[in-house]
Amino acid sequence: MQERYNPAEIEARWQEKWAREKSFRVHEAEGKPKYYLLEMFPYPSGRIHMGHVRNYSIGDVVARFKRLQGFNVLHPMGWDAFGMPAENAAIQHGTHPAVWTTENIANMRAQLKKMGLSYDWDREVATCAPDYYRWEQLIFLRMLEKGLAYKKSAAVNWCPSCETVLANEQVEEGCCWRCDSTVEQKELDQWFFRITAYAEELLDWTNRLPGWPESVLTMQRNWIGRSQGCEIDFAVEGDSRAIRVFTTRPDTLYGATFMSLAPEHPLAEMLTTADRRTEVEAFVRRIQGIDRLQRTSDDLEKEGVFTGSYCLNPVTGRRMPVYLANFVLMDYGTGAVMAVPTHDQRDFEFARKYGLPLQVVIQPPGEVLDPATMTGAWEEAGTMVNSGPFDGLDNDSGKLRITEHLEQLGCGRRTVNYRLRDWLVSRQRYWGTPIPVVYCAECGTVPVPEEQLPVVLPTDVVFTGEGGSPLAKLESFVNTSCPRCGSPARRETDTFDTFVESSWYFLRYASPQHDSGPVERSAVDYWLPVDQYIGGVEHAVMHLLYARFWTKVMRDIGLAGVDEPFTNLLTQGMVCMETRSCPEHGWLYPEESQGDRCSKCGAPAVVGRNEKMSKSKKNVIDPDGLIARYGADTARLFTLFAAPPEKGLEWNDQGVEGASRFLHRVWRLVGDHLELVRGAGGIDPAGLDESGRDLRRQVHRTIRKVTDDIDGRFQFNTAIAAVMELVNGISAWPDKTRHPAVLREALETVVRLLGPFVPHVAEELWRELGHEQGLEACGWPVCDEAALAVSTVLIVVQVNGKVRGKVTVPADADESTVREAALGDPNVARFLEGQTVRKVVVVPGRLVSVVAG
RNA sequence: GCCGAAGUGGUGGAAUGGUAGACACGUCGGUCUCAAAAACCGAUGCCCUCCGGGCGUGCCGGUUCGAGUCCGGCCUUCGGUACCA
Repeated sequence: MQERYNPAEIEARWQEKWAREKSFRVHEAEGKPKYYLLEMFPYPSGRIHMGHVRNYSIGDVVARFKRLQGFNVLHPMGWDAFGMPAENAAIQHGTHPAVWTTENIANMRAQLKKMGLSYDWDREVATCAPDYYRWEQLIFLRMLEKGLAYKKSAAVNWCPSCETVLANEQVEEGCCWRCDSTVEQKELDQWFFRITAYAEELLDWTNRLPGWPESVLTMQRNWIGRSQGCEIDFAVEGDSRAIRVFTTRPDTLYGATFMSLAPEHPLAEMLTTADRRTEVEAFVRRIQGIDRLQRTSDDLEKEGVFTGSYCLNPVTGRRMPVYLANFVLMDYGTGAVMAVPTHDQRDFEFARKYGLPLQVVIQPPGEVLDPATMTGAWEEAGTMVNSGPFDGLDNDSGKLRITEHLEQLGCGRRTVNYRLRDWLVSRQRYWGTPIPVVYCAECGTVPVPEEQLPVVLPTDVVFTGEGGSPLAKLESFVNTSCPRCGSPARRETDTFDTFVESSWYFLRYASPQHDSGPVERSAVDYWLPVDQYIGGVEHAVMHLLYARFWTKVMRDIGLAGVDEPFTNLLTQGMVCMETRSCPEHGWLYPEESQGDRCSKCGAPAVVGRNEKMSKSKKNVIDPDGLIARYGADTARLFTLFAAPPEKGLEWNDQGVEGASRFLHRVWRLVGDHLELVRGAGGIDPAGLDESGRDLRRQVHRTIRKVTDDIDGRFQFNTAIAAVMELVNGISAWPDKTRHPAVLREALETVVRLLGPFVPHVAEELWRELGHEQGLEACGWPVCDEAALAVSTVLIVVQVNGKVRGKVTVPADADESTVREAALGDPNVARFLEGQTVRKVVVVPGRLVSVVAG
């Protein structure tokens, strides 16, 4: 055995062995329970970052642990390979996206292999490969048949920088999720997936995913935004048309005194009278000129314009002036709102501004609202007034009663409204899955027939960076013939949102080479659902909602038998580091600010707060450099030890040193005792003295602790801490030569418990300890309950809630013995002097609490 | 505003309602060395009259023999979301 721990040599050797022997390859196996462990696959940007290191280290611990526990573990890896950066690289550096992506994948695969992750590399998929996306095109055709995919013209989010449209989920605070440009609105003809058809089911299942973090479920529930209410039709005065509104407050109908429409509402123009036209048009133009971010900001003043028309309140007959209002959104509800200024704050402000009438219809308990003196709307519960036959009802029952009344009148009905919009999947980009349809002058929109799939993304395109998809300019791709009538036709040149590929890759992993369909049903039935999914919380709504939807679609077209894709979800925290900047040279990389000074000018570096590692702020650590310097095991150990997985991880160079030091210590501890331990026989528990039993007890306590911490709790930091304690305990144990068998068990346990965390060094030490077969052959260590037995226990004694003494008693001492021992402790007795003992609580094996006074 | 999570030493973080601060980092002291690094040993919440005692888990109350943990009310930070009718 080498005297010094040399990670580079050890790691290369084991990685080579794992690759050569395909150690982590799996098949559907009878007789062994399956476990599907998945980490979110990366975008092949070129290099892995610390977020990947953390994500995949966490996953690998679980994979290796479950394997040791006897599960048949599916642990795959692949590439989310379509996307914009590839296209940008082509524009900027002239490298073709396919070449760029392939090279990046090769680089990153090599990096991941250097981390010693236990993937079944035979299942690797890249979503840009035709034999992946062809099945996506097929599923799209099925969705088209079922009406789950459709094309419509709509106002959509347009990112001017990415030159493509975005789904609602992909707009964050009015900006593009990817590049942060301000998103504009454009009216375009686009493809959508009917995710709203699954809104109710997606929502319903959020209550049946106990293995998901509550925060993620809440975010999804809010995003779906179900709201129960009622649609009401308001007849337009002197017109056959009606304005339909959605409201959750039908109980306030008698108080509706005017109507507000979105400026984009289809009826807006028709309802504008000649004398109002100039003003209305100016208003609409002005509002549409404001970008979405400002328009939906809270402090935008409520503004509107009168159209000149009136509609009629169906229950009061009141003439309600129809306004256009800047705060009414066309894409929620029906784009029209019945305004009840007394019971809705926005309507209140609007009414005050334009001098519109107020009518109180809900009285709060013990108070009388007066429209003349109200300073705000009353939006809470109360008793109905001025509401004809409904007076005196509590407003909650009023909701139902008025809805029923409207249903009888034929001008209203119960409805459920969702905030969730259909998923806009068209992208005006090249590097994505071609949408397999053809436009024919005769036949209209024609799906590409199944047998003609895949529609292969052509490679001979020209990247100018000057707007528009390069695909649309490629005549050889665009010009085709209609599959139905044979006449000349044009291909769809939009490609899919790349979230489509990531919505089903976990299903493809079950049978990645299957070539007669998207998935092999028997393989999906065996492996799915994913038992544990691990990834960043930033995907809480987008990816995780799309993946749930797509899984249900695949179920409904017979490709999968599960309702939900992911049984358990772990969302890991971000990797953070403090930023450093120079007043002169801006953000500094860690190596540019050594000694707390800017390496360029020597000015003191300004230390900023801890933030998510990002290239733009240069607060990044390069995993390659870390691995080259310390080895993969140290990198893994530090990221697992520094914080529990779901919390943010604060980077700390000295912490890395500490992790490395620990591995060196373990190496030495084993190496120093190899001779002693190699000749050791089995343990005879009965023949051990107290010291031997003590170490064995610690060994088996550690087994129990580490097992509990990994299994389900994912408390890797405390699991590692427990092993560190054991290592400290072994180092300090004075009887190594007297009990070599106990020492052997202790050292072997350390190595076995470390296996999932630092697999290379663990396997190496295991071999040094004389084992021909790897760690997996003997499984996960089992806690020997008998070894945990203690003869005496330390009892804490409290007097009036404060610790006043500690006594040691036999483990099997009865309550009165413990009580007497506690009261007999000199220091305890001191505090009881002159006091009456009123109560004594004895917690067996733990403490005695004395109440005196 | 609403929803969610979290506030514990110099730092990262531990604690089924039962000795608060495990483990690690850092710092200080020591051993070894010509010296340094590495390694090892010891100390390390604050305070005092220091075999002992007082105070300490964001703030204020409560439940309990006993609260970092449970309950009520605040404050702060982070994340999500928002004219959603």
